[in-house]
Amino acid sequence: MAKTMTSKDGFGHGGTHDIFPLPPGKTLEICLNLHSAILEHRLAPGLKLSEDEVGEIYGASRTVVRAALQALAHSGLVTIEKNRGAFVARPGVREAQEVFEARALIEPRIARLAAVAMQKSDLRRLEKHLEAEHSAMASGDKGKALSLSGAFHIAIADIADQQVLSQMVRSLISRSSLIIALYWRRADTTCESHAHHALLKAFAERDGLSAEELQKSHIIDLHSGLDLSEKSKPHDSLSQALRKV
Amino acid sequence: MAKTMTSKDGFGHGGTHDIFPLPPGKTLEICLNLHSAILEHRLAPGLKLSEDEVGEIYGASRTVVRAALQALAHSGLVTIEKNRGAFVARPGVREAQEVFEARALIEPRIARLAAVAMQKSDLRRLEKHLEAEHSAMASGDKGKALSLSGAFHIAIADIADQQVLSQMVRSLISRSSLIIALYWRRADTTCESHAHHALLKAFAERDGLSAEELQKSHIIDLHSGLDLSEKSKPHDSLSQALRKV
DNA sequence: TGCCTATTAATTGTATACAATCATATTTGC
DNA sequence: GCAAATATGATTGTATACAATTAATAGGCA
Repeated sequence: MAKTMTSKDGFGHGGTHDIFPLPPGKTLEICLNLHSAILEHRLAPGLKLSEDEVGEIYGASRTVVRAALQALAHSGLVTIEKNRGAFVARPGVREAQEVFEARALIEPRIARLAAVAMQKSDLRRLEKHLEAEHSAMASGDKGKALSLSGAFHIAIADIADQQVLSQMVRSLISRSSLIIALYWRRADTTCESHAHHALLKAFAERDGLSAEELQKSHIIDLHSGLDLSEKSKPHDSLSQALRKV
Repeated sequence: MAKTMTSKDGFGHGGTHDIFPLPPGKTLEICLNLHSAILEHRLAPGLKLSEDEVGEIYGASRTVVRAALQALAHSGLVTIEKNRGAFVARPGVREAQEVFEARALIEPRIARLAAVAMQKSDLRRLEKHLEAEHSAMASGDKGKALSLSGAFHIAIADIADQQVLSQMVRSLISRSSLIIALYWRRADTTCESHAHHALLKAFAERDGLSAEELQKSHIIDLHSGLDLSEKSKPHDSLSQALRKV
């Protein structure tokens, strides 16, 4: 995987899975690993990410860890405070609202474009995504299910073949995964699957307008599923949560 | 300036001028300097940014230069190729179109929000921006004028007080400044001023819908002012263009 | 002469070492 | 006994040194 195509037309980010403007190999590995860990809620918001500690866990030097943390900071998943270090981002209620408003603005458009560009192989991929989502939820792994739910939205953005917007959506999804992990109040996450299924149907019929509308409703629904009043959340250990794969 | 408020609600980027999730002081300086240099077209797209060279110019170590270049890479202004180094980004025609489509999607919304949140002091600031634009164009400094024109759009985003969207707009403006510098075909840049003046009037009247519509037209107009067929552009020297202040 | 190969130079990737800053704990004065 | 000031420890910021990869040059062979 990870075909490091050097972008046929000047883009810095072309592939399917490179969330970051890829720094070299080992840095990217740490980035992706921390990325997953944060999105799957194995790393609690506000947790300190010591350079030495992370470096020791991955067997890497502080240099590369620093690069990874800075990249994550750019994606909004990590906050770096001068002379104090890096922490898992702890989005406030304001940021939460803004993120979902941005999603409500951007993603419907992307859904429409995706419906137009949709190929059979793309539909297959989306179906597989949904399956994975289901099985994750069936096995009770809520963090994984959440992460996969985000991956569904990202897959749509990739199909739309709009790399600039896609990049933005990626960042928004990452942040909103964190937000959902923090502020989600509903017990059922089944609505997700329903919405995604409806979306898939619209895609199969190449119905761009329906897809756009469905996506908008879906995101508004997600937004309304948040409880934006409290803030603090418990901490967690580090090396325990980061256990490789 | 540069009030390093540590974000009252978990944001990583709060202030008016911090384009980057600010790495420490000296890195930021290099970032901003290179940023300006690229936007004002003093550094040609495709130009190699050697770590040693840049470091020597700014009297900094490769470590901090690397951080700066990676930050710029994340903003889309610099491309980093593994084991080959960093180059000034050279956006292709495809990216150019996508960037302006994204702007046409996001900025009108922001204009509307800005119109609602607009204060007298904000209007003042926008007027000052316009003045600066005019004087720059009068003195024939096209690069500076272009940069200031972008700053106008960013100022609007700041007034709208939507930090997430604002961040996106910042990135888009940066990239589109680069794009305009590459693909602009019209001789006159006066239409910019006209559009900005009209926008200002709508803001003064708190007319959100007009502002939204004007902004949309403005961006579409800018897009139509691009010539998207050729690609290559001349190179430039380095230390000559980077001369501090 | 033209093309392929091997050596060399330069630049980036990575690790380590030192300096500066911040947090904590201890001590001293009231 | 409590508060303020100081000293100590840990962690980040920065610079430098070494290893690895790439690009270029020179040489040899058909």
